[in-house]
Amino acid sequence: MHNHNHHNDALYKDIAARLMAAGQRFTTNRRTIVDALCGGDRPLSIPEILKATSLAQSSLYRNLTVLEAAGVVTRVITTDEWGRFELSEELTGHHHHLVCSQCGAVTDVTIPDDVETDLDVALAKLATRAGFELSHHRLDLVGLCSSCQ
Amino acid sequence: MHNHNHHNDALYKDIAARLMAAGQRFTTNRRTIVDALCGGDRPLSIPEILKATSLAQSSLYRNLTVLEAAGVVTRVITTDEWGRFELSEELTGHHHHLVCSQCGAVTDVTIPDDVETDLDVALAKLATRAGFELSHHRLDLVGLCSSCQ
DNA sequence: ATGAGTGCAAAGGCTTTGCATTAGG
DNA sequence: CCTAATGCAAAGCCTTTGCACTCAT
Repeated sequence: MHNHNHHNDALYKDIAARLMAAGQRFTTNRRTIVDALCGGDRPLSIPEILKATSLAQSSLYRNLTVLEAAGVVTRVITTDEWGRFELSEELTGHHHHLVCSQCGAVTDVTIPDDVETDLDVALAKLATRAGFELSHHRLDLVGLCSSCQ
Repeated sequence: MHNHNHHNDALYKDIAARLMAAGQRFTTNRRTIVDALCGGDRPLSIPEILKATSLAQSSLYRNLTVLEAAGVVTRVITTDEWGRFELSEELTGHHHHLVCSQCGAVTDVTIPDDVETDLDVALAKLATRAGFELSHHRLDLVGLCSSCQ
């Protein structure tokens, strides 16, 4: 899904632009976080990012807040109590998650375009009827991952 | 969605059965929590439940854990940091949520049966292909509620 | 009587904040 | 130079736990 190599200039430019638009710099630490999130095909928890990067806790928290506000990073919901983070869908493309209800592991997946389209149409109608200004949807598959079955 | 009156015997019986199956009693406090969650058509946060019930914090937390384990209550994820709780879908029926990305408010909605069915079929295929044992799905509409637009 | 449930207060753990220092423009 | 960013440590806040008491069986 978002398996870029570590010198993806297009991605970096996009991120830098988003940060600048938010009045923020693309600092070394922020680049480090982005690289860590690019590394796998799944969202990472804060302990995982800390282990992978050796950033100061406070810097990680502060930068995740900035990156989230700038639309670079998204917080992912699981079944356990751990917040997990991934690059925003605007950078990596729309996708969904397989969430293991036992171990909390999360994996990225995409669903067929036609289903996605039908869903979008239905949700748009629904939102309009409810007086809700729809921005996007979240669709997660909850169950047991192969290791937990 | 789950706007039962406060003496819905069928619901109480169902809940009592689920609790008994989990080796738990249907105590006064648990009934109080269930009543609070029945009250509205939206999930409630812990502060909201506390305000509505005047339970001891520790009792609320402990009982929510029990009720969740017994399949009576479900934890709902929003965009803000607040955990919210509602009666389980097995009691109230399958539904989805309108989540306001600004104020965090959550409202229940249902989508048309045919869309839901198509979605189920697609997700089942997807899960199988990924070696994932699908239990259920979560679909949330994220955007701005009428008050925040 | 006996184990579950309750409430208060203390402990725990993740997250945020204060402040002095460092780095980037 | 000057402001944003960083790192360490302290403070905060939600959640969990310990313990004695109460309730229901």
